[in-house]
Amino acid sequence: MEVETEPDDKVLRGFAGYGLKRAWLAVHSELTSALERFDLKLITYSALALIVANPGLRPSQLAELLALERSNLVGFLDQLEKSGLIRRSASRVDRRAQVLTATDAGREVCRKATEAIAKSEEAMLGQVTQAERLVLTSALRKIETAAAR
Amino acid sequence: MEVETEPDDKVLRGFAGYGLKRAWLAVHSELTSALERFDLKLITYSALALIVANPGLRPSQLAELLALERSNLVGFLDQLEKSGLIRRSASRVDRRAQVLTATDAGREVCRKATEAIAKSEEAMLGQVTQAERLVLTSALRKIETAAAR
DNA sequence: CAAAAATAGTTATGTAATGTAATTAAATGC
DNA sequence: GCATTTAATTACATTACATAACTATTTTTG
Repeated sequence: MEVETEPDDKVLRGFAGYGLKRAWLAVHSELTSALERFDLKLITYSALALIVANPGLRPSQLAELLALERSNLVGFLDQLEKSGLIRRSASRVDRRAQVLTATDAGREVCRKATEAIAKSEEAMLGQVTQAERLVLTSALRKIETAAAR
Repeated sequence: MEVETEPDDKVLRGFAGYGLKRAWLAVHSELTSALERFDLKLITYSALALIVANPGLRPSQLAELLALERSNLVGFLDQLEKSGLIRRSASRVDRRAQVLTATDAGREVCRKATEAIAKSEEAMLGQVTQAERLVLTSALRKIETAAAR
């Protein structure tokens, strides 16, 4: 028993999870490259974008939005703060809490990085029609909801 | 400046990559649970399924199919072999190469695990119509191809 | 055909994302 | 007031994944 015909992964292609993983892996790698020149990772970009869009956000809210543990967020906020893109200040209504705001530099970097991401996405979605994109987005959302049950 | 209205991730939802990551994370967690009772991880299940479907596969071919480095495959094959689900034998046409085959137990576990996965997938895709699933699959494929360029 | 290059499997090592548990300080709920 | 909860943090473990290097072969090529 040796190599027969060309081996293939047809058996797995029937599963949405398999296609999902492979697509995500490729997209992750592509977007990571796109963000390299801004010294951002996908996760730090996401955090920055949410802080820019929601000024005054608290770390726990951000963790909730990004579906990650608060403890994992700490390091990423450290990076963004060290880079001068965001500020952590003390909340005046809850002395346990912090308040996150983007700096001018942060907003500027966010704008440019968003542009770069949009460009990359356009390249990756080039063969996907507008109608298909809508189906894709809504299907992903449904799957996320159902899987998280 | 404090918490205004409800914070949201609308700015990121516009990106396919964001939805992709969130869906994949949720699906990964769900499928991992589904495979727990078989003592399989997603990656070892995938490898097993491909070996069952392609008897005589070589590790390098498997790595190629699964889009992972050969070096990373070694440990996973160790696990499958130690569990008695696959066998590594010497190739008779290339003394550097190995030949992978599933054992009877391996095929049986694969069958049951595939059933479990299919059930989980059905639950996660419940709200997604058949037509939408086709669009989803083909869109993911296109994205994967374009992103990997 | 002999030397050089490529390939198969492996080992070692590093990085990054993610999860869990425990800590400290402050707020909230009987 | 005291027990519980919450916010941010630290420390630690796990896992996926990449890279480089090594040994044994096979293939190429000059």
